[in-house]
Amino acid sequence: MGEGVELATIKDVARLAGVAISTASAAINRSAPVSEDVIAKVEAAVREIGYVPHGGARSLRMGQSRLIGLILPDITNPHFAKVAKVVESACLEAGYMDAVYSTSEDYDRERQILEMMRMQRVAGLIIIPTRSDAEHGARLGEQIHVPTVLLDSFVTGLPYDVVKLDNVTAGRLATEHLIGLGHRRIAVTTGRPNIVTGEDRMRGYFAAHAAHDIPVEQRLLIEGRFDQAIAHESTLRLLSQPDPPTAIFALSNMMALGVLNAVQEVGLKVPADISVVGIDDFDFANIMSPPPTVVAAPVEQMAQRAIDKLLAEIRSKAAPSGDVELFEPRLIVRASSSRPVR
Amino acid sequence: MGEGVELATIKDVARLAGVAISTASAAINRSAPVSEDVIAKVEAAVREIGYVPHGGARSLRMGQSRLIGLILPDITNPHFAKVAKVVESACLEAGYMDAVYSTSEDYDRERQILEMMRMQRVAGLIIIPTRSDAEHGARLGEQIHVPTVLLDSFVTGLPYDVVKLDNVTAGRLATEHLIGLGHRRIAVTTGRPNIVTGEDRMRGYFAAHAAHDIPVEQRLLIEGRFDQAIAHESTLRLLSQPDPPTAIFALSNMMALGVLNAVQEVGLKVPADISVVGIDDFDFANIMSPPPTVVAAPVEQMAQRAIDKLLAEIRSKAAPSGDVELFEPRLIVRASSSRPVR
DNA sequence: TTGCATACTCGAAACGTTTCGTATAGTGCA
DNA sequence: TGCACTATACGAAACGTTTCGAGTATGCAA
Repeated sequence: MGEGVELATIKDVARLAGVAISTASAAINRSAPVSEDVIAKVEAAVREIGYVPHGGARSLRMGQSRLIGLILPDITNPHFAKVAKVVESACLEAGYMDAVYSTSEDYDRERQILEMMRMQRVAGLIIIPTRSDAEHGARLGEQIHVPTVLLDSFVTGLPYDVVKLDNVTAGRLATEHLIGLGHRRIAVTTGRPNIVTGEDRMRGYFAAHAAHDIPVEQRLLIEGRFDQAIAHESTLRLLSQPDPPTAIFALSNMMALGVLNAVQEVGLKVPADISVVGIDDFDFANIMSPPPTVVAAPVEQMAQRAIDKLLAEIRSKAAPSGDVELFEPRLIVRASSSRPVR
Repeated sequence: MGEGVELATIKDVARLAGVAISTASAAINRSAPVSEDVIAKVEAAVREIGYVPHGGARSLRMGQSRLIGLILPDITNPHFAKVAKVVESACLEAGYMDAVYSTSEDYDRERQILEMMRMQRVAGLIIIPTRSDAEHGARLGEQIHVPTVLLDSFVTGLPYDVVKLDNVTAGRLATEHLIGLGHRRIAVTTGRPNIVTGEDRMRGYFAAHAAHDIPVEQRLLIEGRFDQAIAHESTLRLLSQPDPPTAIFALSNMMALGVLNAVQEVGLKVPADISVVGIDDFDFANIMSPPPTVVAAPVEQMAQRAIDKLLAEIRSKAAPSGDVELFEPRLIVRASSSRPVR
């Protein structure tokens, strides 16, 4: 319980068990043939003195640590928190630890995080990128020297495996649902430039319009940046102008919250006055007012797939295949969308 | 960008700068007097080959790593996600990394996490405990050998500093608010046994009743365990019985969600039919139906205080003072509470 | 009895740092 | 000029592992 107590080393284990250090190591790791009774003695010694291997020494000798880095935009976004939880469980199960970091879309911070990951000699990385362009990819690639999987988005020029939602379909599903209800003026809160997740969802939005011969009005494409506050603000601005939309499609969960807030603030009723559809479900959807119609993504499954791929790549020491694995979104119709009044 | 590329070592830096390894180390860490031009040469070399120190080697030599462990019940609970974010920022600023782990109240898992923390020779620990009793404290204490701060709760028999909410006051505030509105039959979703956070909030609940000479009915103390699903279920059960309460006090944010769900499921209107008050605010409170009355805790400030204390303790190498620092809760009245109809 | 494979076990080196005692060059003073 | 001192640079040891070549019994076949 005291501070700074020196922990037992494998040397202590070896001495207590009456064997050589190398034998103790072999017994503990089952990395070489060791007789049954030596194993027993070593294990007894380990328990008796509470030996825990020194991760640093191990990583020094072996060239990599049993640490996996998870870099995401913001841990307080429930979507990413779920990812963190899944990754953590999988890591623990596989005998790894994970270090989770939020970039907050700050590139300096991202650099700093990557540097610490390198300092810890992490065995692998899962990255949910905040930009998809080649320039950023090049910067990223320079700093990464370990197996990596990209989650939720991809980055041009990076050879890593990708696990993500079929975002075009997600955008199309949401938009077609609204069109199907009779909406013709559908606003959308856009993502951030240079991030393909938003661009793909927009592609779906455009495709749905095209398929139904509905022209897209430029003024209805409002700024969102995947940010609740920004979506909130641009929604307010949009609604204060003449000829407002009959529906708003929020490209992400946080933006949906911003939109719903704004709509309610100006006194409009959802869905009576205006319909709202988001991407990504909420755990607390049924106590929202109103429960929102969303296009849901199988977050946990995607995260599980990402960590599985990463662990496999680490273990096989194989080069990444560069595969892009797409997961299918699913439309969940609730009370925030209905036929337009006008 | 390739896999398994050998990273540059301080030896490479030294060679390139034309100095001894020890000099390079001193220059990089400013740990001994080094002439200006040597520093310049070393720094140039560091940049040129992109040298990043080997954390493992460092921790081996120095006896501890620049890693801080954060152990909490569940990262997908927004309350804890906020803690994680604050701790992460503070760590990064101080040149540390942090490793976040969710115990899910699983003691085996907790043990496993603690063991990994030990393996990594973390410099310090912030723990949000899932039990407060002495037995658990003893188990915990045995496994902890580094500076530690307890957040949100405390554990009997552990000498560490504690940062937490004034939970008795929180419980009292919520209850008195309801009593002040005229409620006399106030149900409460209890916490878990052996966890003092819940017990303290209950103490506040009892104190408020006593202060107003209102008897507490045993049947209104329903099981909650800080769990959304359990609170949901016991609320359903409670509401199916005769003479239901006119208000429900949920001892935590997750339980409030469970209660609200249940109440809505049986077709009751909040607050017309029944009032609901929770502890801990929601970011999306104003799009909930109805916006809930809550007793809010200054989560971020508390987390900041905890990590500040921990870093100070690590740096000073002082023994923990064992101080308990209390933060004051604040009642936020919204639409989920009103005068009772009966 | 000898030789040889088998099954373990051992000792030493190496991983990349930091630290500490020692060496060297430069400086001021007598 | 010589001496003591300061400022800086160096070399080697140590931290706790894993790995690998070498060593030692044991059992079995010849």
